[in-house]
Amino acid sequence: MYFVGVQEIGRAQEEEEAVTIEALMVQVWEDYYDTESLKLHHGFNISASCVDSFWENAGGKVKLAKRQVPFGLFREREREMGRAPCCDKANVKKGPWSPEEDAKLKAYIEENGTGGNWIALPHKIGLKRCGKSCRLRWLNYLRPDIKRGGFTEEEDQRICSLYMSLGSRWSIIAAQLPGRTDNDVKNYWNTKLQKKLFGKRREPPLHLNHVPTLPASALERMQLQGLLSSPFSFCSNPQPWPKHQPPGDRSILPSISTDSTHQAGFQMRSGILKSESASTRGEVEPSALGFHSASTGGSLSVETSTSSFDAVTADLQADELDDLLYCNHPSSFAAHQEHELAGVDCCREVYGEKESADWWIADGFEDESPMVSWDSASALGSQEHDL
DNA sequence: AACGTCACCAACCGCGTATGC
DNA sequence: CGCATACGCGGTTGGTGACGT
Repeated sequence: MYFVGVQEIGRAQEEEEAVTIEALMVQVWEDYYDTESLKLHHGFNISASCVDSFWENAGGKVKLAKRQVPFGLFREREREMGRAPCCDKANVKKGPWSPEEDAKLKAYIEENGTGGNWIALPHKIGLKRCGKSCRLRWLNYLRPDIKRGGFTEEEDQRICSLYMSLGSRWSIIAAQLPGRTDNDVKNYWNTKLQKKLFGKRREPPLHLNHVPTLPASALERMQLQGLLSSPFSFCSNPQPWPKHQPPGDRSILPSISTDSTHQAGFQMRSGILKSESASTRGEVEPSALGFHSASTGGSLSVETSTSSFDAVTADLQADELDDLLYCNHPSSFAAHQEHELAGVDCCREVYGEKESADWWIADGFEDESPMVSWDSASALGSQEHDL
C-alpha cells in the first residue's frame, strides 16, 4: 500500500504524483468520501493532512475544491491518532443526575452564570461531571424557562412544518417553540410524531426502495411532502422539499439514477448554518436560512431570506397537517401512499415507464434549486478541471 | 408472578465549526 | 496562519416503567 502521509507531502506535490492524487481526490469527491473504498480501490492510505495540504498546494488548479471535499475526510488522521477526549473520562461521573448535582449546578449558574466556560464549570463547583454534560443538563432540564408537559396540537403542526422545510435541524425547530429544547423536540418527533404521521411503517415508498443511500430523514420529508400534496398537482408541478432545503444540509441527496457512474451524488456542504445559540435566543437568524455557496462558484448560490422562510412555513397547509396529525380524514400513511402511488401511475403514463424515480425527485432540483444534485456537482467537478 | 416487548426520554458520543492563542 | 481547545448540534444508546402474554 502506498502511503501518502504528512511527511510525504513534498513528494506528493511532485507533478506526476500530484496528478495521480488530484485524480484520486476528484474520485474521492465523486465517491462521496468513501475513504474505505478509496483505499480498497486505489490502494492509497490518505491522511487528512495530506488531503488538506494537497488542495492548498496543488497550484490553484483545484483551489475551489477544498471546502467541497467532505470534512469527514479531513478527520481521517484525527481518527487514526485518536480524538482527544473533552475531559478526563476516568474521573467523570456518568449517568443520571442526582438532585444534589442538579441543585449545585442550578444554584451556581443562577448566581454566576456559566462564565462562558463549561469545561471549567464542574471543577469550580466540585461536580465530577464533564462540562458537556453540565451544559446539556442545564439546557435541557434545569433552565428556568423549560416548558414541561405534552406538546400541543399547534406545536405538532409547527414541528411538522419546520421539519419539512428544514429537516432534522432540531435546534432551529426548537427555537421556534418557546420553552422546548432540541432534545425534547427530537425525542418527540422520533417517538410520537413520526408514528402519528407515517404509522408504524418505516419503509420508503415502493418506488424508492432501490435507493438505499437516501437518508431516512430525506425519505420522511418526501413522504410528508407527498402526504400534503395531491398527486396530480405534484405531477404537474413537481416541487418537493429540496427548494426549501436549508443551508449546509449534510444530508446526502442522490439524484436517483440507475446510471451506475452517478449513483452516489451528494449534496455538498456549501454553507455554514449559523444557528449557534439560536435556541437560547428563541429566534432563527436570517443567515441561518440563507444559502451561501460562495466557495462553490457562484452559480449555485441561492439566497433565501427570512421572509421566504416564513413563506415556506406559511404555504404549508395547516389544515392538511391537522388532518394528518389528528385524523380529520382518512389520511394514514398507507392510505396516502396508495394515493401517492396512484399519482405515480398517473405520471408514469405521462413520463413513460421509467423505472427509476428520476422524475419523481430530480425534477425538483432545477437550476434555481439550492440543492446541489449529483449532476451539478459533476458539472462543478469538470469546471474545476477547466480552471 | 415472571418474562418479554415497547415507549419514552435523559444522557452520551462523535463530528463540524468557532474561537483564542 | 496553524494549532489546540471549546462549543453546539444531531444521532444514538441505555435505563426505566408500562403494558402484554
